[in-house]
Amino acid sequence: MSSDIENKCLKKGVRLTDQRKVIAKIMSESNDHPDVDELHKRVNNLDSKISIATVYRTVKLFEEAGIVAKHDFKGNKARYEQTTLDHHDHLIDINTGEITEFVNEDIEKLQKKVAEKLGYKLVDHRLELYGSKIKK
Amino acid sequence: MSSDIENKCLKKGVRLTDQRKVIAKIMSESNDHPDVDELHKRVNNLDSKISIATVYRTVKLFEEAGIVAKHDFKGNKARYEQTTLDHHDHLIDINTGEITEFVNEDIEKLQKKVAEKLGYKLVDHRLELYGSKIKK
DNA sequence: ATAATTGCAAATGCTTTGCTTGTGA
DNA sequence: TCACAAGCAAAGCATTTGCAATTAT
Repeated sequence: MSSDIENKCLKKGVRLTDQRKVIAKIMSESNDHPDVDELHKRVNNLDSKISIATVYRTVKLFEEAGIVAKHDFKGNKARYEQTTLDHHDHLIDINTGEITEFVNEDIEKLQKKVAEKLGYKLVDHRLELYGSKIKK
Repeated sequence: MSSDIENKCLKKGVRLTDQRKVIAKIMSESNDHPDVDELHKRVNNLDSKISIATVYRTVKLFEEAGIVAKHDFKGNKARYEQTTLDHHDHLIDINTGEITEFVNEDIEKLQKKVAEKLGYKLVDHRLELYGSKIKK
C-alpha cells in the first residue's frame, strides 16, 4: 500500500528507496508535528537500520519538493508536517507544547495589505500564537 | 554619557561592568537588527578585548531583563534590537535581508480573538512577513 | 550500468559553559 | 571584601557532509 507522500514523490520524480518509503509512510500517518528525533524513532519501529542522517536528508528533500513543511517554533528544534491544501497557522500551548492549527482569512488579507502599503509583494509569512489554556 | 540601555540596567539592578556599558552603548545606537557577530564587531571597535562569549552572555542577560528583544527570523542566526514602548512586527525583504518594522492593531486584535476562540489566553506571538520590493 | 543514496563518523555553525583570574558595589 | 563577571578554550546540540559501500531505474 503506497502512502500519500509516496504518490507525491512519484509525481515529482523523487526516487523511491526503501528508506524513503518508510519515512513517507510515517509522515503520512502522523497528525502531529514531530521533530527529526521523533520521526527517527517512529521510523525505526518499522526499520531499525535507517539512520538519523537519512531522516535529515529525506525530510529536507521532501521539503524542497513541497511535500512537507518545516516549522521552527520558538526555542525548539525543527518540526515537520505533511503539506496540506489549505494554508494554516499554528497556536502553541506554552505549557504542554501541544499545537493547534487554525485558519483566519481576515488576518491573511491584512498581512497582504500591510506588505503592499510598505511597497512589498507578500511572498511568505510566519504567524505563530503562543498561549495557555483557559480552564473553565 | 550614559546610554539608554545603561539607564535601564541601573533601574533593573543589573550590574554595570565596562564591557556591558560598551555593549549597551552599541545597542542603544543601533537602529538595525544586528546578530551577535555583528554586535561583537561593533563592540570591538570601541574595545577590542571584549570576547564574543561576553557578548552572548550580555545579550542574553539584557533579553531576560526585557531590555532587548531577540528575533529568530527564517534561516538566520538570532538578531537583536532594543525593546521599544510600542509593539511591532517585522517585514523581511527576501532579496536584501532588509527589515522594516510595522504596527497593525487590527491584526493584533484578531490574533487575540483567534486564541480565545480556541480556548487559549494569548501570551505571546510571532508575526513575520517575507516579501520582495515592488518596483514602480 | 551507473548515477544516486545510504550509514557511519567526523565536521559544522551557533551558542553555552567550566574554570581561573579580574573587578564592581 | 567577595559574590559576580570576563576571557579563554572546550563542550553542546542540531544539522550537514565526505567517503566507501550499496541500490534503484
